[in-house]
Amino acid sequence: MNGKESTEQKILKAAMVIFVQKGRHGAKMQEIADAAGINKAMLHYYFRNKEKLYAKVFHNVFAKIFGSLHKIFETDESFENKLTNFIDQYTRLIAENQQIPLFIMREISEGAEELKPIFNEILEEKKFALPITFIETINNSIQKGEIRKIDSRQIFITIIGSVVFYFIAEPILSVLLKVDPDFQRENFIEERKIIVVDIILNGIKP
Amino acid sequence: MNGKESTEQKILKAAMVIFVQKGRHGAKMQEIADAAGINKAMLHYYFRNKEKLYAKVFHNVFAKIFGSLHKIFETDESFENKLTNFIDQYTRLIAENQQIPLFIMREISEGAEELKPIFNEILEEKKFALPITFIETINNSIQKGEIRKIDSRQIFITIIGSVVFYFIAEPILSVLLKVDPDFQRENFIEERKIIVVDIILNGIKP
DNA sequence: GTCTATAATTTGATAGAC
DNA sequence: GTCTATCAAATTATAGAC
Repeated sequence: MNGKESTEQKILKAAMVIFVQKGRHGAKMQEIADAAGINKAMLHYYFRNKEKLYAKVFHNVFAKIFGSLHKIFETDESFENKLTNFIDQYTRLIAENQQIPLFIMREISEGAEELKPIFNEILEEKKFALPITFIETINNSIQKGEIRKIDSRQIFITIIGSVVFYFIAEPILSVLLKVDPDFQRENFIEERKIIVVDIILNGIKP
Repeated sequence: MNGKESTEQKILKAAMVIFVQKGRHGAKMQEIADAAGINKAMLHYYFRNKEKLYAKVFHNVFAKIFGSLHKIFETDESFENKLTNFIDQYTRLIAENQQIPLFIMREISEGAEELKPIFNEILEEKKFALPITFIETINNSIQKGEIRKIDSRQIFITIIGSVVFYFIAEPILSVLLKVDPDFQRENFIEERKIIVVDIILNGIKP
């Protein structure tokens, strides 16, 4: 966290912002260079071409959102506490990186063939402690009788969806539901955490 | 549904497929022309330029996914029946147009300035019977004591998210959760309908 | 209305001086 | 390592014949 940032770092940082916002094709090299405060030729000097820069960014973004949080499920807490902690922290993580989920889904569904190698490579790197430990936790709780016998994958999707969907759809939802982005947003999100835990726990308890 | 389709219709149909799949920038005019089985010059003849064609497509797509289904909430059924019907039919609608939710969210969040006029114009057209009637229904049920007193907007988001999220995230989820796209997918979605109704109803009942 | 050929523009990539 | 100037390729848009 030194005052001077290497050029490579500046590029990666700027590229992440632009790519996440505009997508692979919407992002322009010139715009990234401007955002990084350097010259367009530097992008090629450090990353050879747009594709390679994009791949690097995608990798970083992916790791950022999947590489953490599984530790919550590796404690001895009750399921209720684990879930409460997870939703609290995951909501925070997503709120701080609001555009990332949409970016990842968009790029994967759009990228089709060309992106699959990158995607699979990342999958190999065991970044996926999160879904695995989460689902194991659910299964354990089912066996202990803390949760009704429901397909744990479906519970997992419902929980993640309940947290993530709001942030993906916020541009529409805020208009539809008349949530003032500047004033009420933070309260709405805090309220949301509590309600999601509440609905899910009541929804799956025996 | 005549055998011969007007050229304009052929273009719009093809453009929708390509734009929804590849996004505004990923889609190329040549590709759209090929898909429509006509010449590239025709696109300009009918729609002047790419932006206007895109705007038309966006409008159509938006209407397709928001213009229906509110009638479910205008019946005298119990809340439980309404919700069951809604989730069943909305799941079907999304499954048949799987790429549309992601497309809409991506384009709105990406389009920023240029897209807002289109978006607002569509909003004016009262296509939004769905969220309004849905939320009113929830509020009524709360007053009747069929549902606990929870912010109806939060319930709305949770329900829509539970239905839509799976389809948005399917490319990732199917890998993570090892759902075979060809073999198990349909069963998984049918199972999902039942479980979502189950979790939500138990989650919000008094 | 529809096509082919071509212009105009955008944008990724490189050469070469410093 | 960094920059300016320039090239090459891709892509949108138009002209003009039929």
